[in-house]
Amino acid sequence: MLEKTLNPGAFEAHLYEGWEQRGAFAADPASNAAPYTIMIPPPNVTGSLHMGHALTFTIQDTLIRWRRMQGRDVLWQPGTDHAGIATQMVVERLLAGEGKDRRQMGRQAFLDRVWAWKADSGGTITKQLRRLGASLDWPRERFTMDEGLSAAVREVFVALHRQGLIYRDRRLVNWDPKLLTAISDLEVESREVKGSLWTLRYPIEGEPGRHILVATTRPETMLGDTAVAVHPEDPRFRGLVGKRAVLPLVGRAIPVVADDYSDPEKGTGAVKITPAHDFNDFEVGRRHALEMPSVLDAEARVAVEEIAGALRHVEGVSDPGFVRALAGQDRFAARRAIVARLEELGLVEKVEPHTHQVPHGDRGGVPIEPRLTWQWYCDAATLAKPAIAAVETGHTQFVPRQWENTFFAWMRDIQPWCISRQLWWGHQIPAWYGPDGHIFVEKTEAEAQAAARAQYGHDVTLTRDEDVLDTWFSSALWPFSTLGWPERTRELARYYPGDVLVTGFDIIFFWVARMMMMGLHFMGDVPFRHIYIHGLVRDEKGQKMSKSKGNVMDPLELIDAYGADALRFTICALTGPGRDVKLGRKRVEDHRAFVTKIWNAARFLEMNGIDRADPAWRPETAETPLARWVLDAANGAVAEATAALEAYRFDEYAGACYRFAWHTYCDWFIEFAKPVLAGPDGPGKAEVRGAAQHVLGTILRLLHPAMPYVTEELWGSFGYGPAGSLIKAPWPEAVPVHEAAAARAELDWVVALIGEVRAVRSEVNLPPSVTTPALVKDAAPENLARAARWMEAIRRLGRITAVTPLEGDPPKGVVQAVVGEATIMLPLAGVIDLGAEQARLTKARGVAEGEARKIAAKLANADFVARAPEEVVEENRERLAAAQAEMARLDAALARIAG
RNA sequence: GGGCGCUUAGCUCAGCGGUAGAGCGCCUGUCUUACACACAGGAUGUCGGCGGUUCGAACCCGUCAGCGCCCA
Repeated sequence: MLEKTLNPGAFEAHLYEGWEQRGAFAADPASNAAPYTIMIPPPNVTGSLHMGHALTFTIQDTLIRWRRMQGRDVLWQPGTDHAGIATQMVVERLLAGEGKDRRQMGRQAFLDRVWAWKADSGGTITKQLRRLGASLDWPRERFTMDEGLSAAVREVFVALHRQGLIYRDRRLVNWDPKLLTAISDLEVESREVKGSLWTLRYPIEGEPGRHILVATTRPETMLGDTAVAVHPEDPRFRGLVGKRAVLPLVGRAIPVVADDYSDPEKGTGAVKITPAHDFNDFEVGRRHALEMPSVLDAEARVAVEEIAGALRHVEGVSDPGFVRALAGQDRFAARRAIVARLEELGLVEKVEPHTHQVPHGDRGGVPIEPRLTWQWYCDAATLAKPAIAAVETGHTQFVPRQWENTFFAWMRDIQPWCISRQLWWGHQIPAWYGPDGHIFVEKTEAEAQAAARAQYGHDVTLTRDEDVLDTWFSSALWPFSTLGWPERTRELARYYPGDVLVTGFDIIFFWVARMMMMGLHFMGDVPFRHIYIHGLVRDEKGQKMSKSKGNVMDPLELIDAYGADALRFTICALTGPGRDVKLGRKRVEDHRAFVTKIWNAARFLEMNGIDRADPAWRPETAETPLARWVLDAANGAVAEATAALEAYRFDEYAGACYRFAWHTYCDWFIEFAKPVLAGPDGPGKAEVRGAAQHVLGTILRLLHPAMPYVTEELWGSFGYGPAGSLIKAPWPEAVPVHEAAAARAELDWVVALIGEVRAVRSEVNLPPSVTTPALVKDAAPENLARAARWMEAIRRLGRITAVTPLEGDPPKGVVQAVVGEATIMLPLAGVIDLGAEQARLTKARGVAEGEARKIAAKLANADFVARAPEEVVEENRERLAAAQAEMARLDAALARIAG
């Protein structure tokens, strides 16, 4: 017996373990079935499940379970990425707690410690995904630092280097002075900062008393200025171009150059140029062949080595001693000191409050510092071209389509990708340096040694590059490295390319772009056919969830409270195309009601002795209208649900299941079945029982992708198959239904009759305890026969004792309703308020009249009749006739009351 | 500043050329032999404003306004 109340906690864990132990999630490379592949975008190994994960993995699991039921050989590839910076930070924080430091430990000891941490705590999210019900092929779980995936990284690095697509270069990078590493553009986020705009006076060389005013938000960088730029067409500065200014404090003479970069509208129209500390200035510096001294070190402290030679004493302008004394000062302390000294020198024109965007490292949280360093770069622009083409030609399609614009915009303007990181945790770059600095890029040290021997003619000591690669470099290979590449495995041949990548739009640049580039370059084909982009999870007010706002919801807590099925179904129901998902506790609670409804429907069958599935029952043999009607409606639901999933319309999929299961199966089918089930045994009853269990089975199968647990639990307890077998049961398809249209006509009429009777009763405030006969006027013989056939249901659902044709004049005091051609009269003299009834009928007549008038006006328009398609005109004629007929019947009803 | 998206019932959102919809909420009634996480009924909309195209516009085009996101 099923429990009276649904308790998901009672079976979720047990069912999941059963599936996993029996290998229900496993791909089968030896199968003949068509493969269906989704590569999980590997979550960060330091991560724990949040609502964003719940969203993306619910969607993926829904697709995966659906396709698995369709008989596809499904591979859903699990794993995590090693998250270089994040993981290193986590472990360093642990070490700090123990009073240790990675530099004291040394690289190898530190790495051992990270691996130990990973073994201990790195599996958090994979355990949590099991609670969600995610049917990932766990034995195939991969980690980006696995030996196999690391081999793929080395292979790719060496190959791209040989092809000239990876190179070393000295350029400006986004440098994180807290984490002491380069980071990518994408790891930089702008934050609004309230600062100041200082206007400084730079004296013109040899022209005492003449100055050029430059505005800056970062006065500390002035130590590294090597020019002042003005717009070539700015008349204010025409005479100054070519002259030199004296750099305050330093004393260096710097040219005034003409460059479009300077915006005459902004600030003073003249801008100081610090090529080693600003991306725009760097470009200006390149155009004008300026020197590029760095004046800040790795930790963003003042460094004077590169300007020591330029320090010069200029009376009242420079102060070499002051500058030398700044060495080692933090950039913000230096800013204050420099401004103070410039003020003493009278070189500060003005200071204004100024709010501006300052780039911050998203991990370290401190302002990043553009810094001139040697790094490894990947020629992303070259790799991007085939990726752009693949989307242009539709080899890979974005769903919804609009996201391809975002992809194109970024890919067409892609910058060289800085792939080196000054970290220890990650794939160490396979590059070795000879004594003379010559670089040997090889997969192994032995090969590097061999190359060095060939180069020098004898063995030399090589030093390996200490840096590691950006985590996204290895993630980019995920769609094929997880399948064994560079080995030619049968998995690689079978599961690449994948069918769909499911991710959020914020990850288009990270995942999508990089996987596309690497997949096309090394596999010669796109890594996935579709890219399904979903929205972000927000709270019920539409706010982004964040710890600082305190509005985060824990999916595990929601699962504890409402069950995984309720959370998953909620997510599906709310996931419309290209929309963010606003999710609150209330939302999950509301959808839980549907899970409960399914449970209770099953209990109803069980309590009526329909407690075993009957797989031998054949829907095509159904003869009773009720069985045929519900089977036909189920066919409709199957078609809708399947089409919705094919179109990635999870909201429509959920809606189709919901409408059918609740409003058709529960509200009408079960209600109609009640009298039959309570009646004598016979073929009709047997057939209703057969249809009831058959369609419940269809509902369980339809809903399984969204709510795997309850459906599997019920599937097992009714014995539709062996315990835990729903996951692999075939996806439902339309069944043949004998004379479906006739069954629809029959039941639809009865539903309409009951609906009208209920509405009328309710509007005259007739309590359910009062039952009444119904007199029918002008009904077609066919419909009178229907009423007779369904009398028992009409009695129960409409509180009607008998339906009889009206003979002669209607009795006094009837309540009337119009159903099609017929008028239904409930004789209730003395029970109801005639005035209220008259008002009700008058209102109904008004509605019909308004409708008729609207349609008549349309048909009176000659242009409409002449130009609209014939079927539209015809439809309107029919509607007009129907509305007019209804008016006539309501007029008659009103006349009867008045008379 | 550039780009994208959004604006439909109190709320959350479907619909995207031919009868304005759903869920929740609200109001009324009901312990009707699965379910009060329920059942039955009901009310509620100048489909952001203005112009245009069309026989016909929530839907297409233009424009304005408000909101959100991304990039500079």
